[in-house]
Amino acid sequence: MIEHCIFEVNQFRMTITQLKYVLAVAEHQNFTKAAQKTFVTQPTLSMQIQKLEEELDILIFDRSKKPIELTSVGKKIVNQAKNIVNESERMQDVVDQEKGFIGGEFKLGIIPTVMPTLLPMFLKTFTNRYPKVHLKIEELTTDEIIHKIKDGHLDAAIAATPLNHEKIKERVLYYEPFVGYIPESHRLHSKGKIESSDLDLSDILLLEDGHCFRDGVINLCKASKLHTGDSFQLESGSFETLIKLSNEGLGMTLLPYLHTLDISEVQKKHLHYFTEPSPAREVSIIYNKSELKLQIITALYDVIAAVIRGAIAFQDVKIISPTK
Amino acid sequence: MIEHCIFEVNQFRMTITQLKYVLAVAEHQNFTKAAQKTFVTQPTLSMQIQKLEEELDILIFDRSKKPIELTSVGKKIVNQAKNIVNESERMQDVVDQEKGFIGGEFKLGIIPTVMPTLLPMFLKTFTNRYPKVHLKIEELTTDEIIHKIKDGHLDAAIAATPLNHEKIKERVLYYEPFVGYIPESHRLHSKGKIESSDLDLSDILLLEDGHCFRDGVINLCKASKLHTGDSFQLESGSFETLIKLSNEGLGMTLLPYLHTLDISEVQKKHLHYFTEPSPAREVSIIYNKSELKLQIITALYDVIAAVIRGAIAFQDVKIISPTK
DNA sequence: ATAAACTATAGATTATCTTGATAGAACATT
DNA sequence: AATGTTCTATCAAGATAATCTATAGTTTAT
Repeated sequence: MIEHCIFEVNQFRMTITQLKYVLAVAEHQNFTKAAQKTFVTQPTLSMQIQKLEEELDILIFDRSKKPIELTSVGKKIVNQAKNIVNESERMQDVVDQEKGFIGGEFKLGIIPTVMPTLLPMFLKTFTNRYPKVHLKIEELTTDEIIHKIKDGHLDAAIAATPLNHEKIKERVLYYEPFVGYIPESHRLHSKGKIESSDLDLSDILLLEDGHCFRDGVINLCKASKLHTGDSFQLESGSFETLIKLSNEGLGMTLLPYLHTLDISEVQKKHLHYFTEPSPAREVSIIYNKSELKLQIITALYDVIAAVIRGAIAFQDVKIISPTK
Repeated sequence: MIEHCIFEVNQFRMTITQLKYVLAVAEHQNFTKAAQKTFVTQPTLSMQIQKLEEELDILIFDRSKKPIELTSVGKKIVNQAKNIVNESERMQDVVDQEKGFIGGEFKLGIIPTVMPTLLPMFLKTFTNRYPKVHLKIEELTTDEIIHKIKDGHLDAAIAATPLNHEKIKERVLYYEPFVGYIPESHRLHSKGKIESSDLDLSDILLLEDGHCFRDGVINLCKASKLHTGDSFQLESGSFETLIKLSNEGLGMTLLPYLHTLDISEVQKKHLHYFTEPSPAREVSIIYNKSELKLQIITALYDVIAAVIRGAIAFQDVKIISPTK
């Protein structure tokens, strides 16, 4: 008997799993690596992605290119897939929120100039109060943080703001004033409080390139006076080193306020605060606008804001942009 | 050998299908009916929904209530499920848009006072230009339309606006003036153009309750003078009947402009336009803010706006609200 | 008390996903 | 041009999961 079947009905239906596979391949531009990351074998990815492509009747990947590339439709598919996967991840949030449950894995990025001072201040309190949250903390530069927040590899981060990034939300934690560290040999040594117009980039020791605190200092100097060329004398990766270099008479340096709480009594004598409004950096918790795991973000915000309230009590500050 | 397994890994993963099942049951408050609508058996729904509830570790439905009810978490789950399902439906849109393909099933609602005049004006043009769109047109009241657009049973609708509904977007198609139909026996018969202040609800024949055109007329009269009580003389479901009743000397009536193009030459002699700015209703294509199938909505808008441009050429109108 | 309406459960069946093995294509190196 | 390397596609078998039919168990209505 001959079977008549004019329109074959699409029996398959796109699944969230397929979309996750697509995102993994799109990210790694490589089926094999994506397979490892998603804990399945490469044939699984090949077949499921082919199935999805067949269902939508388009090609998502251009496999002729090496490494593999997204087709133009593919890019839009990936965007939409991100939306769907994001919304589906948020289902757990909805349930957690209703249960009052705050827990699960949470990936937090912190910039290097904040990490060593801020982390010890809130970590213990936070893990005590929210023992079910499994924090994974990573020290990252602002650029790395922005990328990782955008593609979901970080749930949130602590960085200097404003960043003016469309896809990223910012919630200000505190304003951290800049403090001058001026050795005895320096021209400003005898001055009490300093002003930004006193600064000259040519005798300020800076962090290495890549630190946004460095950019902040440069912006501060540029805003007040023309700097004398781009040839900085000495740069280092840590404030400890900067202080030592400074003590050697190689120039003054600027420290973020919280860092000044950690230095020795002898060194504290070299600190010179700015006249108000003191230049300061704005430090915020930032996260993807999709607001995944917002409960944990809010919990972090609350804990950090509380510990900071006791540590920083400056009245009037002038925010310095952290970007180049 | 004893196997140690402290944390059992969630092997199941929420699927879009499960979410669709949840939405169906939430809508029908009944597993059996929802099963029919989703073309599966009732045990399938029972099991899949149980599986999802187990995965999320909550109850979505309170099965002790008859008919079945959503739990408080359930309501939020349903909201989020709608987001996810909506986003997933839009994947096809993304592909269609890229292909330049305009087609598929499209459910359009039209209010009764627009349907008979507007539909013939654009339907042929539209189906010729977009033969792959399978239009399913339904005549519905404004209230029905609003509900069905909200829960996705309509892709778009044509209705009198503004509706001021948060979840509904409006794109104005045209402004349709009100036209007086005044029989010889009526006090305004000898007047040429009429004004809204001439109107008195007590001698105007109205459509039955439920038509927004009726509400528009009432608003128009209320705006200009106190009406003489709520006891309307005669009401009917169609303009044809109103015209006949009017000819019998039972009062004047108001017609939407497009309707006046269809009546006989004899009857046209009884038409009295308003002095400008003529009262008018705003007619729009309205759709869910999620903007599913936006290509087809835009196609409809373009076709209708084009045919209307040749039919209505009033300069100055005053929009009358279509709601009570 | 009994029927009607509805959901849950069980076992069988079917459909789908995943895997390991391997073939085949593209590229780089010699 | 031959060879090795790297990567994706294909295949068939096996593992999972979804769905179905039949039926049991509830609750509600009469």
